[in-house]
Amino acid sequence: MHAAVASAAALPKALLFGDAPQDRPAPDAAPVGSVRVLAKDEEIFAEGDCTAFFYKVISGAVRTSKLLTDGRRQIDAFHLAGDIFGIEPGAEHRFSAEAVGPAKVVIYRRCSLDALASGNGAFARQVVQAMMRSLERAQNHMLLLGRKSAVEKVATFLLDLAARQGGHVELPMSRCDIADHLGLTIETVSRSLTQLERDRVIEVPAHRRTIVLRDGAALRRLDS
Amino acid sequence: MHAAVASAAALPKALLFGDAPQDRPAPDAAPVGSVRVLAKDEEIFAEGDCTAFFYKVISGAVRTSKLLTDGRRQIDAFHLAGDIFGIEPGAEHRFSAEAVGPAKVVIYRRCSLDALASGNGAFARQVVQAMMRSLERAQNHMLLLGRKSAVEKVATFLLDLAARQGGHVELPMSRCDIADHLGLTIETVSRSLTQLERDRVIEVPAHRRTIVLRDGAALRRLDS
DNA sequence: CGGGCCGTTGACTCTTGTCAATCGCGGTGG
DNA sequence: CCACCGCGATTGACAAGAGTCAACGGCCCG
Repeated sequence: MHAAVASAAALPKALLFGDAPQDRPAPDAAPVGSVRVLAKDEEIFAEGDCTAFFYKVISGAVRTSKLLTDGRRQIDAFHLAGDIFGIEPGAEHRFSAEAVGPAKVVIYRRCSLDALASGNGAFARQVVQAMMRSLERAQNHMLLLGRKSAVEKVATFLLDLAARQGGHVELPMSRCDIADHLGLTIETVSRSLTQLERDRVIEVPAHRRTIVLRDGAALRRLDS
Repeated sequence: MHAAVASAAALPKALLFGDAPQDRPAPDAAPVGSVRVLAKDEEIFAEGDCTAFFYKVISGAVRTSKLLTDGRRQIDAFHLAGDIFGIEPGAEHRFSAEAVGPAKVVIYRRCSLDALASGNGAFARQVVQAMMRSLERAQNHMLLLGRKSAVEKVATFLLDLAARQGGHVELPMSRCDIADHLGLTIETVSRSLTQLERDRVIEVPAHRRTIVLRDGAALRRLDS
C-alpha cells in the first residue's frame, strides 16, 4: 500500500470528510495581501477550487499535491518562506495545498496576474519568475522521478533543501510528505537515510528532523 | 478535426500569427521565423546552449529531454505539429531537443519574450499561457512518473496522444523514446502494450506504430 | 502510566529492470 | 531475385530494487 493511504489519519480532514464550500475563503473575502495563519495540515485550497488567489509563504512550509482516485498522492513541491505558489493556468486549481506545520501565508488576488498584461512592474516580473522557477523545478523533478534511484532521490532532496535553507537541513515535513514528493514509500525514505548515515554521508541526530551533511561531495556525486 | 486538436493548435497560431499584427510592436517581437528542416535525431539545441531562440513544430515530432551524467535520459515531452517548445526561464537551455523523425520547425527569436517585462499586452499573455501549459503538463507528468504503474503510464500516454491527434493513435516515436518519457525501459513498454492487447483494450497492427484504442473506458479507468 | 504518532527495521513479495535470444521488416548488394 | 545484414520490437529467464506487511521503539501529551 502506498504511503498516502497508509497514513490516512495524517491527511487533512477535509479530504476525508468532504469540505463544505464555505470552509474555504470566499472568493471575495480576502483583500489583496491579507495574511492567513494556518495550523498543521490545514487546507489552503483543494484540487478543483477556483483559482481566485495565489499565495506567498511567510513562515512555515506548504505542500502542493495531487491525488489519484485511489488515494495515491504526489506532492509537487514544498514551498518555504518567500516562495510563491498557487499560480495556475486554468480557472481551477489542479493541485491542493496544505500547511505542512503551523504556517503563515499572504493571499493575493489572482487578478494581480493580469498586471502582466499591462504591467511592467517589479511585481509582475517577480510573479513570472516564480512561475518559471516552478517550471524549472518541475522539470528537474521529472528527471528525479523518472530516472533516479531511491538513494539518489533522497540525496537530491537533501541538497536542494540545504541550498534553499542556507546550508543546514532542518526537515519541516514528515517522512510521508518526503516519500510522496520523491515517489517513494516512507519505508524506503527511511532506509535510504539510514544507508546514507551508515556510509557516513550524513548524520541524523536523535530527533530525526535535523540532518547534518557530512560528505557533500558524496551527495553531489549521487545527485549526478 | 476534433476539438482537442483544434484547441491545441489554436494557442500557437494566436501567439505567433495573431490576427492583429498591428498591436505587436515590430522590431524585437518575433518576426515570423525561418524554417528549419530536420532529419531524424537531428539536434535542435543541446542542454547548456544559450536560449537565443524558441521553436514551433510545423511537421513531425520533437522531443525535449535531459540526461544524467551516466546517460540515463528523461524525455520531458514530445512536441507535435503546432506545439511551441524551447521557452525557458534562464539564459541556457536545461533540456536538449531533437527531431524524433524527419521534421520541420519554425525558429523565433527569444527576445520577444522580453516583451513580458515591458508589458506588451496580448503577446505577453499568450507567452505566459504557453508557459503555463508547459507547467501543467509537467505537473501531470510528475504524478505519472512518481505514482503510476507501468501499464497505467502507458495507458495515460496513449490517451494523451489520442486526444492530441484527434482520436486515433499513430506513434511518431520509438519505444525507446516512449520509455524515456514514461520513466520505464523499452522492454516494460513493450510488455505493457502486449498486456493491454491481451486484455483486448488496444490493438496493435503489425507495423507496431499504429495503435487502435478498442476499450477507451478501460484505458480511462487505468488513467485514474 | 498509557496511548497515539512517527520513524525505523525486518521478512517477504512483486514489479520492473537486466541480459540475452529471437522475430520481422526494410534496405543493400551480389 | 534473393541472401544478408542491421535495427527495432518482442519475449523469456532471471536479478534486484522498491513496496508491502508487520513488529518495535521512542517521544509527546494527556
